[in-house]
Amino acid sequence: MYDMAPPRVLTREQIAEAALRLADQTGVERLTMRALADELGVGTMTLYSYVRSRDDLLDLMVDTATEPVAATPIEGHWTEQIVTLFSALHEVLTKHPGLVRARMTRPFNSPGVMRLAERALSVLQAAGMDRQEAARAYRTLYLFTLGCATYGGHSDTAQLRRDLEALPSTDFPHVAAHRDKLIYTVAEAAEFRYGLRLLVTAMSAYVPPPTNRNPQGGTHNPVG
Amino acid sequence: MYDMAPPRVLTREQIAEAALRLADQTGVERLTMRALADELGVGTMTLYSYVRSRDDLLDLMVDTATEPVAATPIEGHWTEQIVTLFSALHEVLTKHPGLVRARMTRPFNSPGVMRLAERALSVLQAAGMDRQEAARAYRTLYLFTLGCATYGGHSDTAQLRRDLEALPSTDFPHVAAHRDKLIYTVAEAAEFRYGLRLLVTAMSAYVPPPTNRNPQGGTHNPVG
DNA sequence: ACACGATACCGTATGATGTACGACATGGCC
DNA sequence: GGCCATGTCGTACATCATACGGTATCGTGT
Repeated sequence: MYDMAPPRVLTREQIAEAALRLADQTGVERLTMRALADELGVGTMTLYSYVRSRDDLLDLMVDTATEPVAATPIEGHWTEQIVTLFSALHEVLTKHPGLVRARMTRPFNSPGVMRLAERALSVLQAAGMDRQEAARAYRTLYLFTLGCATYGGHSDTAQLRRDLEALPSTDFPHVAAHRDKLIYTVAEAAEFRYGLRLLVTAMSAYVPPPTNRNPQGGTHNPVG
Repeated sequence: MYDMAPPRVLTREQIAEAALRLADQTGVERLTMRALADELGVGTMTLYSYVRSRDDLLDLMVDTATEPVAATPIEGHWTEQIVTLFSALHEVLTKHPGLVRARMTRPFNSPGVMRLAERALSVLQAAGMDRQEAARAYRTLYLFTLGCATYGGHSDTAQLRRDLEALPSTDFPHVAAHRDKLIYTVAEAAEFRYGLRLLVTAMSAYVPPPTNRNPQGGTHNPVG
């Protein structure tokens, strides 16, 4: 058996980190295989021994970025646990603005997200939901989180403002009156949490004891 | 003044319709300027007398697709009106699967969406919300709708199923148990409505008469 | 009737991209 | 020392959006 060869000069982790850094700095649209290879000091085609394709690279980036979500500690009432979990996902996704957009072509099955699903489903069932309800609730929370992370921030606030100001106030009186509040900026995370709390509040109606309250870690059981 | 010229052989409307048709048939990734021009029987560059760029074409497609939303009739309790409005948006967006994804790079300021914003804000304020609350509620509903439309359906259900089945049941017992329910297929619209109703139900707590109910057109006032 | 010139159409060219192909280098094993 | 699997990467190619400039068309002014 002749199975040894020259040592690998990179790791997938290094590639993922460099790709995330580059994407954050210059935008995902500027993240080309050539640019990334240059950044790493290797030839373009070398990257293809680590990732199958550019899509695979984006997968790897999502995996790396969402990985810390799985480690988020949760405690308190189940509603609080849910808010904490999805806030962690939201935070991680908004930290790399272009990533969600670039990757949205495919469903998100990254390990980090799957771990999140596992924990969220566990919490929801422990809170008293049956399978059908828990799955539906999870998907709703998940889609809301992705929607906020994807569309919540405006890449070009000035452009949005110009667009809104261009609308005739006579035809759009309410939009004109709300203009400033429709431009979502620093309040992004706060507004996300507002919606999240609305959802879990409404979902509380689906669990057996409608006004149940025990103020510390009542219903959580670990995953295993 | 010599300002006449050969008649235009196309209209923006024809281009938008052909582009939507092509995108629906072959996927947005196959919607190239060449392919669209061939479909319309003109040279590639001719398209550039009607649209500034490919991005502009996508804008035009979104505008065309979302235009009918503005005409959706709404009636009944304000919660019903809100559900109807955003369901119309959701329906129109999911009718052209790849479009939302392709266009999500920029914020959605299409006329149809702005008309929707106008009507939704009107309904929310008429229901008793103040400006701050109405704007926040609108944005939440809007982001939820976009999230569902963007990520709700899975382009490749078989692939998702394979991914889910590949997960070790020991590490992901809840995901494994919920597997079928996590694959969102025909129930997409129903699940969206479930989330929408959760949101408006929870929002009801923010309007003055908490259990107000008048069963026909109580609080809606027209836009103008 | 006829020339003018503004405008629409489109053939061609350019530069960027992802990636296939195959040459070359490396280093452990016979 | 020769062998060959493996990792690296220069080059080449197909495909894309789109800039440029030539050509065709037609209402207008004479």
